[in-house]
Amino acid sequence: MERNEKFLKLKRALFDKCYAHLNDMQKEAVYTVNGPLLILAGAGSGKTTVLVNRVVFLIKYGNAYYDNRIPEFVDDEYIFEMERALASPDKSDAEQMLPDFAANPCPPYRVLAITFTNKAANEIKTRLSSALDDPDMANDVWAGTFHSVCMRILRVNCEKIGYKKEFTIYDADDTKKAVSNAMKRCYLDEKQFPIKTVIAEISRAKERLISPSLYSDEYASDYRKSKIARVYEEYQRTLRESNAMDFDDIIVNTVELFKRNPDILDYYQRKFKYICVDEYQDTNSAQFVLTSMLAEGFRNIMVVGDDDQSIYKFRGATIENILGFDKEFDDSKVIKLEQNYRSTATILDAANAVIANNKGRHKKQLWTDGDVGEKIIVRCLSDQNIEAKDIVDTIYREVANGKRKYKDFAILYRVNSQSNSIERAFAKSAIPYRMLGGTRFSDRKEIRDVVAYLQLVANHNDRERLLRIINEPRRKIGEKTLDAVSQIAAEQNCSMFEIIENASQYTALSRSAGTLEDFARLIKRLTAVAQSQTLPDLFDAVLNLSGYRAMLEAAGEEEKDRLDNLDEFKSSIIEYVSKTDEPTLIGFLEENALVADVDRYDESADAVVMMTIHSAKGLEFPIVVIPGFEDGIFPGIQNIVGNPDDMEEERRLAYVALTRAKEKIYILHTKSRLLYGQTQFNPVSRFVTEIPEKYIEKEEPFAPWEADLNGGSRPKVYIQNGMSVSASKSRGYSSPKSPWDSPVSQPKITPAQPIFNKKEGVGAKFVPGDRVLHMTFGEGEVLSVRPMGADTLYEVMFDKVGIKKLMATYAKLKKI
DNA sequence: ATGGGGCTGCTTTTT
DNA sequence: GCAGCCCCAT
Repeated sequence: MERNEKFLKLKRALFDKCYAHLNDMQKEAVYTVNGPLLILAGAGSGKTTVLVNRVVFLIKYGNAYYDNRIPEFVDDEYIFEMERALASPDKSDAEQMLPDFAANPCPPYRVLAITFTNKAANEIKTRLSSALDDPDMANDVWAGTFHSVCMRILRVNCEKIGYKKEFTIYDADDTKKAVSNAMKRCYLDEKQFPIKTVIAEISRAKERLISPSLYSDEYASDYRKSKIARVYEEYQRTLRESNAMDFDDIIVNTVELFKRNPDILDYYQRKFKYICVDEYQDTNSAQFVLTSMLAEGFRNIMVVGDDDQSIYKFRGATIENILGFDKEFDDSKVIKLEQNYRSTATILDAANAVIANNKGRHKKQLWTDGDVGEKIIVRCLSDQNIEAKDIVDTIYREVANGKRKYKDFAILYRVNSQSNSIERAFAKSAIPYRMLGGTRFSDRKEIRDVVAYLQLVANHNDRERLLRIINEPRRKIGEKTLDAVSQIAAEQNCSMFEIIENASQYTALSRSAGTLEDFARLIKRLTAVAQSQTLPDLFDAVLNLSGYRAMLEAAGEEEKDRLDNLDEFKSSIIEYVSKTDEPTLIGFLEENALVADVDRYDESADAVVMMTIHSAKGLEFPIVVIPGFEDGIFPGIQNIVGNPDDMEEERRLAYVALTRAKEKIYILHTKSRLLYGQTQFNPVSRFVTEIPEKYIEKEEPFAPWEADLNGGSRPKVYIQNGMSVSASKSRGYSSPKSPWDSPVSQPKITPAQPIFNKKEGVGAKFVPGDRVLHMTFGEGEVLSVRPMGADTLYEVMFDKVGIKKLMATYAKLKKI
């Protein structure tokens, strides 16, 4: 007996020794593998580290730490061995013993780790493969976003719920078009029923797993909602007809699949012995139901999250999931991670003070044993342009004196439109910068068009994609013809494509039967190509046989950029083919739909980064600059007049912003601000006043031109106080365009400019004359380098294909 | 059928 | 301030 107890004690001591790089709470989280576990992980508390370590732990050792069984091999000699390993200064002596203690280690393919973003999923995958010695093992773990995990299940099982295997995915834009069409068919006026509201309402219903018929029943007595119910029903019907799903459907249909097929659910319940869910505060109820269903088998579910960082209520996330987890799983264990490894004590204390004003939260207090650090700088500037110049100048000074690199800085703002003035200021300076959240590469028309062709080739029933490209390039297939086709398709209860294929059989289509059938033949021909040739070949076939390339070439110089973009898109296809084991059209389309461009951003580039606070969640930067920290902007006006819950969400957003910073924060606000064509006069944000004075240093702006521009004669034009501005009200009699009403005349020479005289973007990797290699174009010579917006535009003379213009972010050029 | 000019609207957004 | 979209003129 004595020996057994000694063994267990020593075993745990050995684990503790090997996991000494984790704090006690983190270790606890890693060791606790069985049963429901809620980890409340404050910002910067090593959440991902815990998650990865825990997955590795259960793959290597299973329930080793808490298992009380005594292995047969334990004898006095073994105990002696353990004691020696424990005392040894060499940690690897202890590490070598750990595998002996493994208790039901879990095969990697039985672990499911769900995240919200591809970025997070990729990070987990990379860290797993370096932590597990065998890279194959890491690949076997089911690590992915909710959507990618569900897609993996649906691709195998979708026929059970009436979808064909090649179903396609509708993104936000396709959804908008499809809903808009559904509204037309229901005779709903988009003026009375703004499409945004309708889409949000439908999405909200789906997130709560409310089907069109349930929705219709529930709101039968509500005039507006019963109208929306009709649209919802019609939209859902078209999706079915199109053999397509929108993003919400991917989750909803997986739940539906499980509900209707207990055997399939049972299979996955048995398969996934361990389930981990990251960012649990962002889950909606459909996702909650999904994970709960899967976890019912083994009940080994771990969720990690931070209720204080829940900032997605507006898109259906329900904070109740995390607040109520310990009630849903009554035997759950709760672990709080409050030690912060990211920020200075000053930053943490400030953030704690702000978030403490919220009522509905699990109490947490971040702390660090690190430095106090610098105070938070608060500056008041006169307007948004001066504010932007102040940012430029601040960054320039810190970089010039050698202390900082450009990439140490992040500009985090509340609304995207704040980026305009800042981007202008950066563009005039020589500071390299990247902006997240602009127009995405894959949102460009030509890319969407060619993707629509590919989607239609993969799935002939895809109505939205068919409508998008049937007359692109022009084929003289007009709206009336398509209405007729749609009509017949509805009557015959089949897809539009099937009607088009056999157009000559329908008298209503007699006039355009020829062109319609030509189009069907084109798609069928491309389908044959898809079956017999490679994806890049298919891509070329689409552009050539459809006449799309000819159309762009005919337009000449004007559409040159589009052709370049398409070439660029081809290289992303080639990249997909080369990195994927079994590349398929469906696989490519799926990746294209579920993986955003943002994931391709090159993080190593030395450039200042600009983004909204929302997109900064999960990231960290040495220095964070928060412009527009004003009542009216942040918190936004809607949330000041709105209900108190919205204010709490806004405060959480402030908390997220502050806790992104490792070392230093600049808070900026202005006396007047031109936004959405309106001048506002906002007081400093209430969140700033919630930060105790002792953490703040009010500082005069660096900008030496401030006095000149502001001090003198510029008259102030009051429109309304920012607090009560209502953008729509003052329209119509907008003030005349007086010279002083337009943005402060941009001085041609800023103090910054003589200092950095730029021509070639400082962040640029190449200079004219460099030889570069491109995936599709081959070798070439860089002719010019031009900073363009958030990116750099290269003009390259390729040996084989001549001059091309390429964006740095997408072009993946290599120097040779 | 198509393109240009005016009108409107406008948090936050990943998948 | 600006983009996206609707409507009207060609």
